[in-house]
Amino acid sequence: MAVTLKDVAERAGVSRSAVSRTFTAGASVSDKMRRKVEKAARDLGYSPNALASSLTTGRTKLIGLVSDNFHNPFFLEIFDLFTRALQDRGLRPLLLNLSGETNPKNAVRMMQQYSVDGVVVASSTLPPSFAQIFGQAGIPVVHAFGRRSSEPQVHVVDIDNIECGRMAARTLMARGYTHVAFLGGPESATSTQDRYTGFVSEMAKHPQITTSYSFASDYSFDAGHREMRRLLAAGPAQAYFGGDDVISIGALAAMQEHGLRVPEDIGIIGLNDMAMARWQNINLTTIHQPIRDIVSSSVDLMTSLLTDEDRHPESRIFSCHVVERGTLRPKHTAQAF
Amino acid sequence: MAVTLKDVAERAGVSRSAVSRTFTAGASVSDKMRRKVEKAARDLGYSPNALASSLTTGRTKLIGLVSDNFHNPFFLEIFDLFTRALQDRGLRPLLLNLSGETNPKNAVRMMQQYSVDGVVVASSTLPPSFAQIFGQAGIPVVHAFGRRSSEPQVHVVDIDNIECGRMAARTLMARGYTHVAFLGGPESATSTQDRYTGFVSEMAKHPQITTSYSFASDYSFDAGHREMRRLLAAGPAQAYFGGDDVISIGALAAMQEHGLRVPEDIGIIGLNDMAMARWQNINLTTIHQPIRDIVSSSVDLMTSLLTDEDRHPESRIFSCHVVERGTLRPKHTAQAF
DNA sequence: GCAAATTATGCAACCGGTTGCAAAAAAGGA
DNA sequence: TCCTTTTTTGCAACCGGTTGCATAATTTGC
Repeated sequence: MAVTLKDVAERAGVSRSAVSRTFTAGASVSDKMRRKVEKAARDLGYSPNALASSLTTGRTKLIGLVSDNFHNPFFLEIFDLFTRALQDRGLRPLLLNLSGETNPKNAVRMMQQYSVDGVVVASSTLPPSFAQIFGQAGIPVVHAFGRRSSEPQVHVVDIDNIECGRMAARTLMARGYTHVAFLGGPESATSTQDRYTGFVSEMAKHPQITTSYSFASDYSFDAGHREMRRLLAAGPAQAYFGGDDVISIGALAAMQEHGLRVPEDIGIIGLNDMAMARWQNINLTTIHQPIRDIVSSSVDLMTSLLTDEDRHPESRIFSCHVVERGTLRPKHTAQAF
Repeated sequence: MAVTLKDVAERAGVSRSAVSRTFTAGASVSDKMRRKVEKAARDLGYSPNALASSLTTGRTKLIGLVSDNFHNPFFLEIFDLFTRALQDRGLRPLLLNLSGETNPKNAVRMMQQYSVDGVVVASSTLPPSFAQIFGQAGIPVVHAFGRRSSEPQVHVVDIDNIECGRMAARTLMARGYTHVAFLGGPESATSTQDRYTGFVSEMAKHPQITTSYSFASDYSFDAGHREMRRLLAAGPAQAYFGGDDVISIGALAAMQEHGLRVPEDIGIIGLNDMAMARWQNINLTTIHQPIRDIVSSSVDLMTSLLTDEDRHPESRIFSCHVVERGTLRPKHTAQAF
């Protein structure tokens, strides 16, 4: 069925090594030889078996793409970018969906069995320890949307979540709100924790402003909706910092159902700036994450790791900015309250 | 670095074949031997190299998952289901994102280089010829969300798009609308064509009802929004059958911006029943696609193909049903018009 | 208890490539 | 032109497994 190197060698009347060499960049082959081999290969429709070659070269060009965020539309954008970035560099993404089980040992074994060259963990909810396990198993790993650390065990590419928390706090205050609140994602996620820390630290400077805190059970519409309903029943704040866009959209829906006008009666700012935030019927004011940069930087980092085995763990942190849309009242009306 | 079969063999003091055998199901090994080998393997942390074994067995357990729908949130649900279904059966999804280029030859070569056992094309927009090319290259292929054919070249799992078109038409008529319209997806997609065919065929039975047709440029919010704005300016119908949910949501946004109340002033029915259709601020009446069944059936079919090489091409068609939500006026108010 | 039948094990070849090494061919120098 | 240097080429071993076959060890039957 499949045509092999041997077939090409026979047809071209040369040795197998000669064929192998014409297909490996930088090998020593004369032009005459190369032409002969290429013709034979073309005639037979040969293309080298990447897996067989990996056996000797030790490189499969397979990259594990592992995530557990398969319910947040934001991550479709991320998967799109990752798969394309990897493909553009001649790497192939081997997808690992961790939604069901979360036994890291298992995940590592799967990746080992397929001798992936590296793993990119794309998740804001998997714990840092998860990425580390790959590293301990000797697999190069970069954790995109992971938490940076002063003692990094693993390469991390992320936004500055603490600064985002502060930025959200400052933004709400600049709008003149006097009772604001943090409506975070799951408390177990480092992204939630850091955004919380930043938000708290900024609000601490302004004791005259009432602040409250709560958390949605996960990064999803339903969790945001549910939590906001609870808050509305209990007596809501004037404006919220939502855990992420999808939580914020859930919260927004709850506000509207409750008969509140946004941004007149109540406001919210999200985080991510996913495509959907721009949709005219959502029009969410939010903090933009530069995912193109995060992804391309992650993949660049990964390619460096492939050549430069034990590089010192590095954190690449990108900054974010507020995107003004329609869910927070404008600055100049601040005095109206 | 990596511990190999040879290492285990040496530590256990047995031959390499013995080790190989204890790790291949159904091979002949005594209990004593198995225990000895398993201990050694455990001590060393050995796990067999799937790629090396594929060289002799001819099976990689790698399945190419190819799609070009990386901008429609509906497909995140599909990728989630596919990756899990494959994983559950011991298969690994090798993702191929065709959003950029669409050269089938290239796609085939990529899959061949990694000797995937099969390919599942998960796309409602790639042409049938695309899936066929894999088949011609000798790779088992199932096209999920592809078009069924009376002369199938390739295994297909899908819904009955023609019947869905009819169902939408019947649903709109049952609501008493007298001017209805089809707001399809991209005309080049077979899914659009079939839904159109069904819609037309049903409406043809009711010449007294005014019917019009148009198409969005792709399955996206923006395309739906843009097309609906155009229609609103030109004078809209009373109710629409949207190309899919995301197009419908775009159209819905345009309607609301135009100051129309849904479903009082204008109605729309989508297709897919993606998670978002249930969101309270969207609440889209739509036709439900049984994606869990489609996916698990696709994967089942694929696993059969792996053992039973040249099976006759088969089409598995699932039926859909209408999910009543808030974007179509209820049946009993039909007389009000 | 012994021969025959059955099951376990190891040897060696193979899967589809790559690569160090030595021999052959081509190029360069005088 | 002949010798030295450089480039090409093929041989053979190897990557990490699997598997047919022959032999060794067990089990079974009587």
